[in-house]
Amino acid sequence: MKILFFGTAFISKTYLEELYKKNHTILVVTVQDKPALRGQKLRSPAVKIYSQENSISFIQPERFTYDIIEKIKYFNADVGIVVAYGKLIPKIVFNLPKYKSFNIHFSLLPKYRGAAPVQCALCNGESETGITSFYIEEYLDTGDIIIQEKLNISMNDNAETLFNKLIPLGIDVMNKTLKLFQNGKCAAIPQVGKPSFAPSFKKEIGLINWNKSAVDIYNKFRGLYLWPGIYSVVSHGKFVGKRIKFIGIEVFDNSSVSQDFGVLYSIEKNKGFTVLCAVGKILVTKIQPESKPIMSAWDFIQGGQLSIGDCF
RNA sequence: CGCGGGGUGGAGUAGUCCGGUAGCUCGUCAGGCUCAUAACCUGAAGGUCGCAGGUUCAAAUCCUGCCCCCGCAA
Repeated sequence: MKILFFGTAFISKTYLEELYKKNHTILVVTVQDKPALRGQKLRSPAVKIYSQENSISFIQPERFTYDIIEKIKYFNADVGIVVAYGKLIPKIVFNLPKYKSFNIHFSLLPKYRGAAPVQCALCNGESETGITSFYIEEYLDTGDIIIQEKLNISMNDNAETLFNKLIPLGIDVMNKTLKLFQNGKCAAIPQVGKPSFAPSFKKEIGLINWNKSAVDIYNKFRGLYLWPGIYSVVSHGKFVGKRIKFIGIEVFDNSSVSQDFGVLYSIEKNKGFTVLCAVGKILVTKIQPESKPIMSAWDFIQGGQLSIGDCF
């Protein structure tokens, strides 16, 4: 088939790879290079890099101008596929392909519409999520559902492991959806139920609120595992004013209630340290102090920068 | 040339301002104690203080250049 592929993020690359290997004819649409990292160097979307490496034609429109639309028309696609494109696509564009366009979304729509469905599902402690393929509509993630498949979330899943489970499921759903189009019978049903939203977030979302339960904090940790991670700032103690990222944490106790949340409660030999939450305690096993590389919490404790009674 | 922090035995840190024996908490190894131990006691090994110059009687420390790591901001 001739496929118009919209994608940007690292995840999109896997999907593009799948389509490329299945010998579809592809025109990739991705976003422009952005300045990033220290030194303001331009960074290309992963999808663009893959396209270049495999000589797949691609365009990086800033906006869908007349010229761009003509170019897409000329490609004469059968269907459009959107995976983590990162921008809303104008109606005139997503309706260009013969069979219109569909999106692979990483949640059980209408739950978690938006940019960060996997992260939000984890942060909220959901026990299941899934993949939905649906027709692109004018508004964000509102279109009629083509295929929806469920997946259980385990307490040990974090954003990374859950993505690793969802990505292949999503590829499966994409292939099934394509097959429906190829067979010419693609029924879709409207979304039912109360929608919820998963907006993209800023780095500050990672600031830990200790006035929560250990389980809530652990869920946040799981959800923000890949980006931006969770952190806290030392408010009392030798390391005062410095930021610490928490790279590895566990629920240490989920029942005790405390008013002194945020206080470093105990040091667990060879493991790390525990911090009081409003309900329960978390065990911190791996951290990254400001200006320092990632290290085990126990190693850092040896340096004497943190001790019992310090608070965040 | 966006702002800032940092490189000290295997790990984490102190010391740097104000040059003068490289300290601390662990780990490792040996011995001891113990029914036993990741606990405790005793002892030991292990460092070109990121690299290269410079100043000095003397540099981890002061000056110059370079390499590498990281946080923030985008």
